[in-house]
Amino acid sequence: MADLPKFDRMFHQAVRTRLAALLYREASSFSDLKVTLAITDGNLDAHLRKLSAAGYLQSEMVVEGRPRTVYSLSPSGIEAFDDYLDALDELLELTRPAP
Amino acid sequence: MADLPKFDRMFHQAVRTRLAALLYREASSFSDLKVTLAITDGNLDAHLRKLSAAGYLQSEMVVEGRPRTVYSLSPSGIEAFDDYLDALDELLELTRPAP
DNA sequence: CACCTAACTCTGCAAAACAGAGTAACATTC
DNA sequence: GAATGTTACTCTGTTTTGCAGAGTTAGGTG
Repeated sequence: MADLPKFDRMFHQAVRTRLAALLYREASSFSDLKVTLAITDGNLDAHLRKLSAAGYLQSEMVVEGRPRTVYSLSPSGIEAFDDYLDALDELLELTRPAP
Repeated sequence: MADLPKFDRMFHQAVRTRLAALLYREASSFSDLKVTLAITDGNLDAHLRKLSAAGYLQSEMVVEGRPRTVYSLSPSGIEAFDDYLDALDELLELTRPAP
């Protein structure tokens, strides 16, 4: 049996997997993320900080009316999440070999 | 966009995903798991207990020579892990739609 | 201006993950 | 067969992570 893949702990966490998947597809604001993920402010903040500390996050201040920050994955975040998805793919292939 | 899947925290954890994947394929002893996963005794013990507490684990005493326990997923463990793999599949499909 | 809400941020607690020391049972060596 | 070693766990304490809610600041609204 081929080796089991390892999983990047930054992404292999219930909330952050979903968070990263959202940002992987499109940049979003704090409140959009909060609503979609259905988590508390503090929790979302903590996860954003964690991604940020890893250099996986970018943010841009938008100043139309009320200022807000729009978050997205940084290039290295995209790359890392891609690698993570590859690992998931491998896992599926190993546990459920395609015909 | 279709809803993002949710992930069973019992399996969505770096060590336990790998542990469950191993047991999903074949029953194994404590030391085999320990070597394959390359983790400490205490850590493996904790994860086995956790799976056990969720009713996802079965164990059988084998008494050839030195007694040892052989661990495997219980029927409900198999079912739950299958569901988890389905969720991963959905995630991949959402983030990397097939052509 | 007074009040309201959105968009965060800060602090503390609870749970999870982890390491390493401890223990019991068998196996091995002399 | 006693001493020593090894396997197969188990127990305890520490570190890290996850989470909630209260606090803050800036802008919008009547």
